[in-house]
Amino acid sequence: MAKRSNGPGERISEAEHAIMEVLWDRNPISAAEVCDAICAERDWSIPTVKTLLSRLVQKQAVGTEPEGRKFLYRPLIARSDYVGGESRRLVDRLFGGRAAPLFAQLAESEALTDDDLSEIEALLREMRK
Amino acid sequence: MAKRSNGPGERISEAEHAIMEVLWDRNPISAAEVCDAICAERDWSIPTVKTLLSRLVQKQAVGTEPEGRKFLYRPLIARSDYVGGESRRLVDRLFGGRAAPLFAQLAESEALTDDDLSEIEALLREMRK
DNA sequence: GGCGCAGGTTTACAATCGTAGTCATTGCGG
DNA sequence: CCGCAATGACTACGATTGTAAACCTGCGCC
Repeated sequence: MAKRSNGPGERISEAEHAIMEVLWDRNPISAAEVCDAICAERDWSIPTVKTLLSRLVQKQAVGTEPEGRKFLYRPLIARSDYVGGESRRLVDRLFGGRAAPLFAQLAESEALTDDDLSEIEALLREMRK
Repeated sequence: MAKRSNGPGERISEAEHAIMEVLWDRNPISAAEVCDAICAERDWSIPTVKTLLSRLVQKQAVGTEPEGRKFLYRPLIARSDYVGGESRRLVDRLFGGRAAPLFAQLAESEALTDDDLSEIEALLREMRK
């Protein structure tokens, strides 16, 4: 194995993920617009954005549609899928697939605000019903 | 910036993490013993393990103590610290630092077993008290 | 007492990643 | 109608990662 090339399967890197966030937020948009959205924040130049976009297109995480003679980009994978996958990966890798220890960990490291607690309680009630 | 060399600060990679898990499980142990523990599972050879161990030593994630004329390795960072850091990174990157959405995500992707739910409920009660 | 073996150190090397420059094209403003 | 600016494609290049071989050294065995 080692190389899954199944559909939208290649892993998305950190920098690429930043691009994805922009696209999830607003799409379809042009490379220039993507840059407008993050170049300042991440201190990137347009070429960098273009490279990342191409790589995402290769990985089939992003699709293009011609608009005039330029491209508009749009995500091909849903944010919830990505986020779900990454979360699961973490839980699998660090907590043997069990979510409770993750929760305990976050609790212990004080990464849980009161708001979080309330929301989670609410969710729990929802699910338990 | 770009290169934090603060204390035990360099990022630990996936493969390196596998080594760490072995060390957290049992330490101090020799390179050979580490290999005994994972070489089969990950299909690695001794040289690979040695390389990863050296890198971890460089990164100050693992310490050595001479035993006879060989080394015994032991982790220098606590598993809970690593796990906490990684969890937080994920929560920051994907959920804007809020844990509740992570929880919701796991719930939605059915990554939560009934046991998880019960445990989390228990934890919640604990914390709320 | 020389040799192989265990074990650490160095070197290797391809793939991915972060970051960006160069090149080619083409439509637009003048 | 022509050069320029925008834009996508290609190239670059150092760092990290995964994976491992080559090498060196000293200890124990024959």
